Amino acid sequence: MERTSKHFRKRDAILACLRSTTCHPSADWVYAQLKPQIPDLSLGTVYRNLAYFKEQGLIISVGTVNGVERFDGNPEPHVHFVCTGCDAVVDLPQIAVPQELTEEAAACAGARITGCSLTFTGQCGQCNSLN
Amino acid sequence: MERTSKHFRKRDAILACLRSTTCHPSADWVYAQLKPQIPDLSLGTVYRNLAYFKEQGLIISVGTVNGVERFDGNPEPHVHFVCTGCDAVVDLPQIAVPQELTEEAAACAGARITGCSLTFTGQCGQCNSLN
DNA sequence: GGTGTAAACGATAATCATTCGCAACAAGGA
DNA sequence: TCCTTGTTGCGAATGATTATCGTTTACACC
Repeated sequence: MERTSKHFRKRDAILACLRSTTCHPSADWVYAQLKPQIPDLSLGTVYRNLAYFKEQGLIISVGTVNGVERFDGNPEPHVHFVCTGCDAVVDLPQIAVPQELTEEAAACAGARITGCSLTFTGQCGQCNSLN
Repeated sequence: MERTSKHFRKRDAILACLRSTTCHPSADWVYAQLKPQIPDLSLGTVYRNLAYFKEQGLIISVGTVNGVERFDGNPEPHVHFVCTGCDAVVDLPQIAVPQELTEEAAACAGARITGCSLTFTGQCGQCNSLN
């Protein structure tokens, strides 16, 4: 089946939405974002497709912030900062987990390591100046 | 007030339970663990006290694994490994996040960084040999 | 001892993110 | 046309977590 067919429009829109933002959205955010353009979109479809994409390795989960799961359209492992004030999640592309740390971890845990997530938490500049 | 009083026995038991295990338990696990010794313990009390300890900085959250939050009685930031097969969470005390990475992150994010969590995921030795 | 206050608790109801069940529908092939 | 397969909307169900409320406890003061 062709990917541009009407049949896949919603699935494609959800992935495109994730890829076109840097805000590491929740399912609800994606739904709210797309609903105006796709009025008959259902929240269940968003959840369904996010789970599908995650399983396919097309997106990753950044973990849950305040009880809601946040996603990232960039499946490459990279470093995040989470603000405890405004729940913003931002990439820190300049920083990487050293390869030797991962190898050391695999050795210590006696495990096959397939993923790694480094997340810093704190107050972003804006929240920090508000308090 | 004395900490050994009957009034605080449950709160103390919950903290002691967290500190005496290396399994990074969920609220439910703590409840199931203590219930036989403290038959009139309520799950709400476990949740309440875990939130209280977290707020006090006595424990930390390791994040949610399969939809349930996992806790760690050791509040010092350290590295974890999470098995995607059996949901086990183990410490990797031999590994640490380099201090300069944290400083770099603070500079990149323009934020005040108060916490940091490095988590490796994969298959533990046991799950790996089973598949 | 009696009393007031504040904190902790048990039980249960409520909340809320997420998942499930099912019928409807589109697309492609026989 | 009929059949199969995959996607979807809707709404109900699930399950972890939180809030509520009445009760109990400890402690301080009288």
